Amino acid sequence: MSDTAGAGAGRKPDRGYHHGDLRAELIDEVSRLIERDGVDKFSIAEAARNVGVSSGAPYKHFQDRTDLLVHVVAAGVDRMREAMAHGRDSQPRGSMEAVCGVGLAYLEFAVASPGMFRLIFGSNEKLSQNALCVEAGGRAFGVVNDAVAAYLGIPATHEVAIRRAHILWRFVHGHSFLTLDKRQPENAPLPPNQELLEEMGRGILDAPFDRGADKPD
Amino acid sequence: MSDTAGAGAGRKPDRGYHHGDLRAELIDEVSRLIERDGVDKFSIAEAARNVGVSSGAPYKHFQDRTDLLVHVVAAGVDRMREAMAHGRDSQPRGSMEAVCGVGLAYLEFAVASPGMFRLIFGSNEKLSQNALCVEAGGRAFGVVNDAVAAYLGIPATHEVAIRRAHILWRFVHGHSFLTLDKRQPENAPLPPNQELLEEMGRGILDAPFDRGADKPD
DNA sequence: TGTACATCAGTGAACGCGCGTTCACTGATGTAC
DNA sequence: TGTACATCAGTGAACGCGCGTTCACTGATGTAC
Repeated sequence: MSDTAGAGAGRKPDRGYHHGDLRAELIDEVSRLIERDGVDKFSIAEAARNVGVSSGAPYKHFQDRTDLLVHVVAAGVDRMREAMAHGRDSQPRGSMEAVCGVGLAYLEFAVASPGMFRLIFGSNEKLSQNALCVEAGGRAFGVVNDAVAAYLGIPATHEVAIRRAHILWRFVHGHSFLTLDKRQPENAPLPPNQELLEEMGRGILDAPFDRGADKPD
Repeated sequence: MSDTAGAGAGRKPDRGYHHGDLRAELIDEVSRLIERDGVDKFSIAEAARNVGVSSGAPYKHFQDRTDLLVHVVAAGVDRMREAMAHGRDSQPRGSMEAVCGVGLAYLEFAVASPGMFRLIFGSNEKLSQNALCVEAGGRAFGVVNDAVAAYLGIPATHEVAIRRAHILWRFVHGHSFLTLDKRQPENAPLPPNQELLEEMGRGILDAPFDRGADKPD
């Protein structure tokens, strides 16, 4: 949670009439409430209250509830992308470790911020079709795509890189979802995440393909 | 939607004072509304209205909203399990086709009933921890577990069968979710589902393991 | 340095809304005799 | 075959609730002169 509020020590007490950066603080606070209550339970009214502002104030910064949510989602996806990029960049470029680093960061984000994760992949079409959110999502996928392409030693635009990145994503996505739903096998624990990801990574990425043409897989 | 209403031709008009099977019809109607509106938007009041009954009537059959949802989810998971079992049983027992049949049925269920799918794997802990729902979920996983064990030629209780079934599930789950979110690679289409599932199925299930002991993977 | 003014972020009261749930009631049904 | 009665599914009016959103307003701030 970035603290963009003014110079004062506390939060509520001294603040004066103007807020400092109400817009950013609302986005942070709503993100927090979504973790606590879920997307469909949090209320703008409470977010405003918690930030020390009247219930009408948010409408000076956001058109309506959906508009607020759009910016919350975009910010969330951006945080996720940063985490993924960090997971990739803390390992040697082009290595399987870098690929797994992205996956692990994805999983960790889901587990640490299940409310946001569910919001991002939720059913609200007003959000998922919004240009801001679509672009943020594209940038996040770009990180997977890049790590996979580097591992395969081909350009990120190569069909095979895109396709295999998507397939890997599908596994990590399902694994993340079921992990945060606490659906684990009874009496037959899965291997540690690092190991599981690496195994699947090799399974999916190490198949031979035609490096020349942009065609087959 | 099962039609358990009485003998009459129409629905609303002739019905008299008693309903026939309000309980079952409410579960059906709520399932429908969840597809239309999502879990957090549908209202009991509207379900009652649509079924031609007063807003208080549902409380003669369900303690409260959560209790109603529990039964809706359990019914949904059971439908899903039936579809999966059908996908398995329409192929030779022990074949890879049978394993894929389960996965395809899972995917098709998700795409055909996204509202229910999201509800089942949603964040409501009152539901996901409810005994009725947990049991229904266990039975559904049993179908995957069984198909995998049959393919591997080992008992369903074998650690390896359980573990690999879970891993396969994770992929299919992620694939289902991203498919219904319409997240498909641009300009690099994935192979058809049947093919994709089979490829992943072989990748995950064909690795050698010690058939004797109940230990390694 | 001082003043007039435009700008606009935040106020706080008000609105209409539909919901979940309750409750005393009524009408239909089955059964015991 | 008829009657008395228990049961309980469904009624419909009412409740309190908190929400999203609007609106005329007020106070703080920056700037032009």
